[in-house]
Amino acid sequence: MKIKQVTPICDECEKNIRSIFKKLTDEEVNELTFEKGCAFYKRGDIIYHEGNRPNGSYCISKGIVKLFKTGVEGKDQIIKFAKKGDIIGYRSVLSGELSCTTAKVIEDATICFIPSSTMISFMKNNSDFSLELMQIACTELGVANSFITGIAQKTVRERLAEILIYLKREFGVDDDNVLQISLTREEFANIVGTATESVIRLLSEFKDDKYIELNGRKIKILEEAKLKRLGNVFN
Amino acid sequence: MKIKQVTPICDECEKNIRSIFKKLTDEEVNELTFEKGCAFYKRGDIIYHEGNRPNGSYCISKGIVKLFKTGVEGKDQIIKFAKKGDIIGYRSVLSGELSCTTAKVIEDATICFIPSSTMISFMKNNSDFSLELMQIACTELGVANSFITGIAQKTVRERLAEILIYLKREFGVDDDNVLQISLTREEFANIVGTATESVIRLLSEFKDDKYIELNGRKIKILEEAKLKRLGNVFN
DNA sequence: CGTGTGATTGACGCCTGTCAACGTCTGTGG
DNA sequence: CCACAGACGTTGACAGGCGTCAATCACACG
Repeated sequence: MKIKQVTPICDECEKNIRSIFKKLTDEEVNELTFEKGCAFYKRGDIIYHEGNRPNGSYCISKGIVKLFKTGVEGKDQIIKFAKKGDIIGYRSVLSGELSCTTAKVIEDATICFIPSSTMISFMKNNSDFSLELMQIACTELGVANSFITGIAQKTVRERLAEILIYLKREFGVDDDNVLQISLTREEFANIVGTATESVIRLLSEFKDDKYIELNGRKIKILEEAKLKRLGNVFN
Repeated sequence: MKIKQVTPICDECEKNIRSIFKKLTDEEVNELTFEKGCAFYKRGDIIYHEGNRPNGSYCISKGIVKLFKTGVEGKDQIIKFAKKGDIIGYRSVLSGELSCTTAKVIEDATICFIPSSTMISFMKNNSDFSLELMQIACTELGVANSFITGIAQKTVRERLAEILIYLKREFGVDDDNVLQISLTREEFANIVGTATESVIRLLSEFKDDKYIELNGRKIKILEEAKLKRLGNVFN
């Protein structure tokens, strides 16, 4: 599963504006470089599994990962996507609980592993880092709250439109306005919380309405403004 | 709205096992006592409002508060309840964002106000406090993730059963097995994400099935085990 | 006693989940 | 090179859960 390739240097990651490690001292970065592990994952690989006790967090250097919970009927609910610069798995490390989600690669990834002890040591000794991580957690909490409200109040159609906008914003589009991220219909269903068939039908409707163009998993955004209105997205 | 009564002493609050301030030094507790404000609120009072910039957090000494977001149609979605020992409003203070929820009193409350600067100062200077708050945020994040999954996958009936179990666990029942917390039908609807009428009908069904007894807002739990099974609650 | 808020009930219909059948594509093994 | 399995996508039929609208009742409060 894991393939050996070039290990990224924390120093370089540090330059990445989105990385949380920008608050570490040089000495701490060295410590991190020494302590961390690094691995290469392919689509479908699992980084950690819901219900297991974590022994560290992961920092994504490249690729895309989905975090999901498995419900009672075995149906997955995607909670969030993580990409370059994001850190995942810190929640259970810091709350002292079991992992509440499974992390699965959906686009080949390079991911560094940071042991819990290192993470906690940084938090204890570097208040800037601590505040930074706190900010990340709190922002994530705000996103989760919006997610709850949306899923509770909007129709499936509205949520699907919203997700298309979200994916464009988060992962971008190519020259031809096609979403960069490629998801199966089932994955779409697992984000908006509906059945695969409903996603297929609604995407078809969006296509008929000329909001999007479909070509397999490639989705081209034609009418972003109309999708925003439909999904009640205001910015 | 705010009524003067006896101001609680932080020293005493500190003894409360659930308070996050247990990690503060004596000196810091004194500082907190000096810096904090305290006020008494009645049912319906608003502590802070969604979309405003917060200038501090609140620690609940007594009473119950609901945190909710207002959706596009003006429909509220209750995100969580806070009670004695809980701290609210820290999210936006630490993420540097606007408040993402409104906090409204549903049971007369005594609440202390902690300025942002005090909060952040504690976080910078006391890593135990910092870790403690981090843990709270991370636990809350886990709860939010479960909430998302439940609301996305379970039926309204299942969610309503689940909420009854949750309310019993969180706020307890009196000698007669009646839920201590008293909510309107609309508030129930705003938790499970449905229409008020649906809540009324389903509660009636639960009553017909002898799972509960209804007497206005008093809800008596008769068959906790069956409600758990119905709501897919496993512990 | 009028007013307002909350609770209840009924009618109605659409959105959406489920089931089933079928098409498409890819990779694998013979 | 072909057959086959398996994953994914698509479409149709169908029912029922649940939202919406409207009317009525119960109760508290000024």
